[in-house]
Amino acid sequence: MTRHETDTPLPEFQLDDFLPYLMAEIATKLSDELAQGYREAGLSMPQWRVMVHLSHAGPVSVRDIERRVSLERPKVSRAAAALEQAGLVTKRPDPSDGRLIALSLTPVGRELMAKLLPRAIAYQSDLETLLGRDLEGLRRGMDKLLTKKAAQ
Amino acid sequence: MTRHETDTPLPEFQLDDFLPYLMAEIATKLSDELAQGYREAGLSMPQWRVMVHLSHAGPVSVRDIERRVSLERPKVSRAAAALEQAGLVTKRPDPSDGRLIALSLTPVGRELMAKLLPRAIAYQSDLETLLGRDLEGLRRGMDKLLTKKAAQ
DNA sequence: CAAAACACGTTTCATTTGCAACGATAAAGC
DNA sequence: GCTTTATCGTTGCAAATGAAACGTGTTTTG
Repeated sequence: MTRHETDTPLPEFQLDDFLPYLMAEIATKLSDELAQGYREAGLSMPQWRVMVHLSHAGPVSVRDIERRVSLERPKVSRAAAALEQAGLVTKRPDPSDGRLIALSLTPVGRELMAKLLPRAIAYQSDLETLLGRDLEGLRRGMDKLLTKKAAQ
Repeated sequence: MTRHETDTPLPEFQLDDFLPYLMAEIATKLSDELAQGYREAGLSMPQWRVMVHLSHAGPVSVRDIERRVSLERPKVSRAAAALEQAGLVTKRPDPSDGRLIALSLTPVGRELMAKLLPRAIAYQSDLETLLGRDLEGLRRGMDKLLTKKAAQ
């Protein structure tokens, strides 16, 4: 097979060494594995995150959750609606600001999270054990990537 | 505020220390930054990955791409159709196996990748510079996470 | 105090997704 | 050799996603 003049030379590039790609792969894998824990409780990932945030915070607004668990407002809103429907969360208007809605776990919701959170914690432990002494470097690297300001 | 008997105690759990969550955050961030490079060329992420794979491989089938860049078959199929439409890729039936389709870059496609790939490589370099001596640990950790067999 | 600007949560709508069929070809089993 | 089974690529369809618009309430400004 001869080389035509129109064949533009391309630089070497291995996708499986490429950090954005690898990160996406790992994120998907870990997320899927973790989801085994809460999926059987009927929770979607956005719903799971909302529940997690409500687990260690008092009554919170949709906007709060949006900021702290990085879900877009519509996702939080829909997740909250579904969770209320399922009896896991209550939505009340905030007395001091009519625009805000105060989300809280119901007792049933708390019970569910009391079951699910330990699994998540155990999963994290397993990961940390696996990582061993590389955990520290991984965390430092992840920190740098997370906090760096956007490229160019 | 008094504690009711129905208040189930919940374990401490910080989402922003949680590896699956952090990984998802970083993956999204890096992916978005990278996408600035190819988005303006009209490529979606699946299309970008298909183009990358075609850049350093000969004529390849959809199934091949599916396996090597971890995109589900329908995504590859649709991406390939759009890329053919855009004149960046050609689709021919494989002569030796009638089920397979051979995808290749057109000269225009090669030219485009000759422009885009260096940007991606530069982006990777920037990341590695930022990571400094943590790069090694990060890569080792990522390797472990990627290759570990699924949990329980 | 009225009017403009802003913030919150929801909803709408077009697009993207993921799963499951489907038609077509090839390989395996009998 | 013929039927069954498996593989490939595409397509349909229901659900999820993301951006913008909307209604409501609050703050700011003049």
